[in-house]
Amino acid sequence: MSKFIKTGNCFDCSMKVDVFSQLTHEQLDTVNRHRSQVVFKPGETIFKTGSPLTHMLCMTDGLAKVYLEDPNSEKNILLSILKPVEIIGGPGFLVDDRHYITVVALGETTACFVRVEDYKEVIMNNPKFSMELIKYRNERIIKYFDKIIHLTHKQAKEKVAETLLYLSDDIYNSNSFSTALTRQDMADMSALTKESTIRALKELEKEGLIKCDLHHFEILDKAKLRKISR
Amino acid sequence: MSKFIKTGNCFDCSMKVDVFSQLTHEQLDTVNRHRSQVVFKPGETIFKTGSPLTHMLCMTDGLAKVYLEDPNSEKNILLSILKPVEIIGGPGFLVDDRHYITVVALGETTACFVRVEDYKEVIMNNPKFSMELIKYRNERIIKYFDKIIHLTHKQAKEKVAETLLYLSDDIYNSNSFSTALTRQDMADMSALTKESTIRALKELEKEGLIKCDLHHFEILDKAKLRKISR
DNA sequence: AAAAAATATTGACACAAATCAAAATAATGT
DNA sequence: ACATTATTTTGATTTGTGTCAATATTTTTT
Repeated sequence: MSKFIKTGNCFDCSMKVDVFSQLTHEQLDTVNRHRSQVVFKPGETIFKTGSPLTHMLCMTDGLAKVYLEDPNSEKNILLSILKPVEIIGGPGFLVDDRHYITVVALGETTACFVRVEDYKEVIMNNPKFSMELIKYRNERIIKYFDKIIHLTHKQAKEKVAETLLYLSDDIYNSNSFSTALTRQDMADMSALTKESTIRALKELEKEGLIKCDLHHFEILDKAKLRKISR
Repeated sequence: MSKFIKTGNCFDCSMKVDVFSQLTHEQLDTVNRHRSQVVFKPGETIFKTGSPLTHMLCMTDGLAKVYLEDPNSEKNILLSILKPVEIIGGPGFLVDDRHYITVVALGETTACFVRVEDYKEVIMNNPKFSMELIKYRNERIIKYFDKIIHLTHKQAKEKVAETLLYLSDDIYNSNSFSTALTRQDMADMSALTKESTIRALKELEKEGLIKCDLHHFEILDKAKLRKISR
């Protein structure tokens, strides 16, 4: 019987990620063959930009921050938050087998590592899986396009509004959420300084669109917030 | 015998794009089955954001501009220049079959359209092709990452330097090149206004790193230019 | 519980780039 | 060749955001 059934929480057929629904039991076995599960503490680095990409990762619990590192400055961009169940490999896969993102655990985070070779083997043997992977990749690209537009042509308040909507809609799925993200993290998500981020938050609060303290956020008028972020 | 051999310039095995080197003659026939070749005049729109994605495109001659359109403002981003031989589908493929980019011919541009269904058929039947596609997609993502970093955290002169290097290294393959791109185009590539772009160009010229008139550019000190763009 | 370190907040200021407006130049059409 | 239109360039001004510095608050450590 498949290992995945025993553990139940890694690369099994119930994953929300459509990608894996295409796999046969044998193929799941392949993927799970050299699998290792690791628990990361908050703040620990899971992947580091530049390091060799030997494994794909499948997050099963917790949250993780995905950073884009600028090698020539300290200004990083927080590209996205990963939540279970999500696979991360990064674009270095099949290119030069290096990481182009830095992934850091936000809370306590559990993840499984799958060998790149095993991953490749499945791609070679399952065209539907490849198809899903291409789809998955394309969905990401669409989000990056969105990100490029927002980060370049919007101003502070709009960018912070966008960040709040992302957290509310995509990550915490609630208009009221607590987060371990710092102000600096939120600044890195909006490509702003922490000072500008704080000022934008205050403005939004003054206008009655949100309510927030250090780690708790509440979106009071999502329609207006959406209009601002556009 | 394969149609592609007769025409010789579309989806044949000699394409620089590694992707197609994986195809058998039969598969090339599949791709070429309903192929149509079109010549676009300068300024004509090849793909428009939002329109249905029914065909993949393979550029065989000319140059084309790829825009990211912001639906809520007139500020577009010129994401990249396409040159032969390059396939474009866009990230809507396998997602919602809509275009997420607008492609406009820069000079007279020749391109072949291939039906999405035929493209899919080949993916399903040729895992090596899928693999190359994923690789190709990942290479793009890496470039987008680079773009995000540059457009968000660099200042005008650095961004314009980056744009010049892109044109010199990736598009015209020469330190001295003529281009049909306008100042507004170059501004859209750097996420700046045309005025700021012009001022940055003047600065670079005054510093002796480049020489330029309306449509001709000459890079005099590429090392320094690279240092500025970082 | 107190001390130390990290993070958040506020204010004053500087500066890069956008905006606006006007003039110069180039491209296009008749 | 001329008129018209579009594009480029320059200058003056405004504005948003970064920077810097000081203070307040929270979190961590001992």
